[in-house]
Amino acid sequence: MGARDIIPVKRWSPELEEELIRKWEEEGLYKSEVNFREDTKYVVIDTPPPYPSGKWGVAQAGHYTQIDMVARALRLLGYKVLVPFYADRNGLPAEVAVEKKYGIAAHEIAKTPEGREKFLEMVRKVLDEYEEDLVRTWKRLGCLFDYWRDGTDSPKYRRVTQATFIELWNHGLIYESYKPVTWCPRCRTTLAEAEIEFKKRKGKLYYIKFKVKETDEDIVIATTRPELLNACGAVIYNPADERYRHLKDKHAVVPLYGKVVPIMEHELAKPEFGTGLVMMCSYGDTHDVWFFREMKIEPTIVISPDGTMNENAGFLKGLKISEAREKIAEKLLNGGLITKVEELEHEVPVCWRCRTPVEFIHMKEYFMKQLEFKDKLLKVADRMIFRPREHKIRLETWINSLAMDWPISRTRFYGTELPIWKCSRCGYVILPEPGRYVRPWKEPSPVPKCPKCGAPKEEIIGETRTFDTWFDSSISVLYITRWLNDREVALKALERSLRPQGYDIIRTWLYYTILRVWLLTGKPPFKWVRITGMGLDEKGRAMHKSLGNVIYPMPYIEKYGADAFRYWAAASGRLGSDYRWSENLVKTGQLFATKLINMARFMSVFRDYSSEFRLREIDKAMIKYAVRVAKEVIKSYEELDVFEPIQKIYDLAWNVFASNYLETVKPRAYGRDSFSEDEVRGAHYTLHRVFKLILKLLSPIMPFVTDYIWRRLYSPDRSVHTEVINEEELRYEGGREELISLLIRINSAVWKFKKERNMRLSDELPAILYIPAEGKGIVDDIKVLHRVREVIAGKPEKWDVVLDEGIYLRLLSKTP
RNA sequence: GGGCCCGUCGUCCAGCCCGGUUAGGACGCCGCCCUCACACGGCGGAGGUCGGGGGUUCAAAUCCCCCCGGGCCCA
Repeated sequence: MGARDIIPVKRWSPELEEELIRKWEEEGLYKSEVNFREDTKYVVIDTPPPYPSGKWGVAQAGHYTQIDMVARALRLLGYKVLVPFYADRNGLPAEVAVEKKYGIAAHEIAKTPEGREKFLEMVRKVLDEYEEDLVRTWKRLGCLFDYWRDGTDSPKYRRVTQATFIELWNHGLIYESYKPVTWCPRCRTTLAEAEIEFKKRKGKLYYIKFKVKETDEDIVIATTRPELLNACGAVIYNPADERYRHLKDKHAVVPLYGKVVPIMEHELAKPEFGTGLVMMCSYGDTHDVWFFREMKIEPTIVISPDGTMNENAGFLKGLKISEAREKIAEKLLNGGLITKVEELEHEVPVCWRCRTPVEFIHMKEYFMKQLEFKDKLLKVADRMIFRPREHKIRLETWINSLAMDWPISRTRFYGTELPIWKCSRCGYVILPEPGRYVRPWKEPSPVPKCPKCGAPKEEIIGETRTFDTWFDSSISVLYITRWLNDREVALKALERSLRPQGYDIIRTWLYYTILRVWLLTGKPPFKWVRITGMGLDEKGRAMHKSLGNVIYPMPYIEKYGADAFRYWAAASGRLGSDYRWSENLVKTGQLFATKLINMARFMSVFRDYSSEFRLREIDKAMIKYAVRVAKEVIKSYEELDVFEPIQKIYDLAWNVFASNYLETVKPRAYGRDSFSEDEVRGAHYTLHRVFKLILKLLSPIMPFVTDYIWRRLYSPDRSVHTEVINEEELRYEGGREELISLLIRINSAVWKFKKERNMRLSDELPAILYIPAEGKGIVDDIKVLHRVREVIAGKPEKWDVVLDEGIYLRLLSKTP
């Protein structure tokens, strides 16, 4: 049988992949094979539930592909692996998308339960469409994920969120409190610290004249927020600032409003900013919040939750914040109360979803305790293995910087509801039994009357708010380990769990998971945390829809194939660093696949390789070399890396095996020259043994081309993806792998010599080739390959040309 | 204001943690070769004072300090 029959193509093309996807589906490769109770060698991958808010760009596609590579690599090493795929369907983005698409406002339409139901249905539909597209993409990329229909918005998931809430509540770890929170006026919801970003914004710094009550002297205070004038609770200056010492214990009169506030010393005031005098308002920023609390000053709230000024702002009432700022500035200016206006650029805290500047207002929210656990959490982090190690510092920095407890309730709709009813008469909080998904906004109270004051059922009101989405996501690992069903088994599964994620959500997903799971179980949530960098465009910029530089994978998959795309995903950068999009690398991936196909075509000529054979030195060296590389690749795989492996496999397969070993043994494999029959078969054996090893090692990264070849060359009905690397193929006694490096050096030297003489590589070279003494075992192989008259191991007494260190040529004719 | 990361052939990416042979690879470029696995290939070549300066050392891309440039995070 000829090569043409077994491998009928000369190039790797994307169409060949589609058929394999169908095969894998038929053969059940997508089904998870892990049995938590019985299995002992398995890994649970806590895949990031993606938020279906549009198509995946190459960044996300690359990340999920890497997760698939890690999963496949672990399977190759003999682990059973659970890699669920389900979507994160809670939270704002889908709501915002629906609001925009239909021109509606959620908080209007959801005023009634019917309206809320209708709104939820619209959100669900949008999410379904997006999700379908994501599934199509990862399937086409060759990911073997176990697709779960029940996303984070399913009763199945939400009941876990609620049950864990109830448990934490019962342990006293959650409390309700009326206090200043960071608030997004656009989304009308409280935000946690993790949901705030800082963005540079241009603003104006107004220098405003105040009067000192006691002395009637004018003082000037610089502020970017004149609209908060009447919320001013104190004026401060730095204790070291001598300019203002005489003001100590006096009072300032707020212009326009006439309010009298104390003047104090405080190091929050920086002498170099503005005039060195600062007005503290409720609330301009976190410092203000902290200041009012510490100094026990009664705050004056001037901004309402909808982002307009309230009655405390006097004549500004009803205006939006920006309008109010302009209006009051104008009024101050007209009254001669502004001495100077400066332009400045400053960092403004904004909502991470919609980029609206956040405000600090008082809200009654549920909070989860976290500040008191900071030290403990740092220790929990130490019990997990970070890949790469450096990124752990981001988590530590974040934990150390936390300044407030976690507000977990949100005034939104598409999310898991807080499982709470409250007695409207006495305020007693009633929680249901855990285990069932409840919706208090439409369900009657779970108890017939208030256990505290006896108020009837009708007066027990269901909570309407939902959780912060991170409250849902942070128990994903408990969802996939089925913690609610069997705690004992789930606890064991946590010891075998892997979290793959980007460094951008360390402060959210990873941090909150550690907090929640540790509080619930007393254990770290993961054995390994695998942190990836960000996918960037070819210029090195992050890809954003708003920037218009998002690159979508499908056109490239159709052009070069999924294996080529996966090659890029593995080879584009070290684990943990940012990875750039590069069509070139994708192209290289396809070339590599094509190379493998052609190696397979060559190999397919020698199909009988298992019978009686004898290995020559060069064969043994090749096997030894390949086994060493294989061990290194396996070590990297065990460390959850795919970058090192792809580099090493590529080099082994192409530069060493194909370009040098294969070329060297080609004459022998074809049975030419004076090699014995069993030595011919020895070449066949070695070719296949090494090639099989290469295919297996590469199968996690390039699953299509490797399986295609595997089936055609070795086993038509059994995928390479059911194979495990076994001990025997990694064991090899004897064989000196240095011979391979020597061979490469000799080949290169002779080829170069022939090239310089304008000879064909296949031309006879009438000369004696001297090679270093350690190359004794490969003289015959080299003689046949380069068609020299003779090869001698050892330094000659006379020579004509030095080709390289220890490599000499004695020419036997003058011709060339 | 504090912290972290990065700056290496034209381009992109390794090497740096654990100093030591002519600093690797991919893409691109140049030259030769359609040799019976592969021209989406083979072989060869050009191309780098490793951002700049200083220090440690027998020896630094690699360790230390400063500066410049780019990015990220936190106040």
